[in-house]
Amino acid sequence: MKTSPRYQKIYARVRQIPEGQVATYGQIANLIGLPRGARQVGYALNSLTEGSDVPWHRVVNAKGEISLRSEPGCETIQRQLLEAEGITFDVHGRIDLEEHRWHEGTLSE
DNA sequence: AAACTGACTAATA
DNA sequence: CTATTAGCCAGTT
Repeated sequence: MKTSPRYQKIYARVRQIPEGQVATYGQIANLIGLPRGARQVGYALNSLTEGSDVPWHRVVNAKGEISLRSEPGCETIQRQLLEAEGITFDVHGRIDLEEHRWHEGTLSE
């Protein structure tokens, strides 16, 4: 499967997300140079495979909710993974973006 | 090549 | 809060 440069850029950003933090599609898109390409971020993640080094479970939508694939149950898996990393959900099943929102300048670079 | 679809976001009403 | 519109890129038909 040929991965386009933009996809690689998306994967690179998502890989940089540390544990206990999450990023939104729009945020990732903005960082890589696609201010309105949030869709492409989700599409890129959808194209991912189990062997990828990309923590796609740390990427959520603008509401802090989990976006799922075409398959049921993925939401549960993703939520459990996030909880295991220290992410907390509210009664609506949403993440506290104010608490867990990733600041791209918190790591190297 | 054209049209359609898809893990989305933001603005407006 | 919901509904609608427009924008983005890549892959499939």
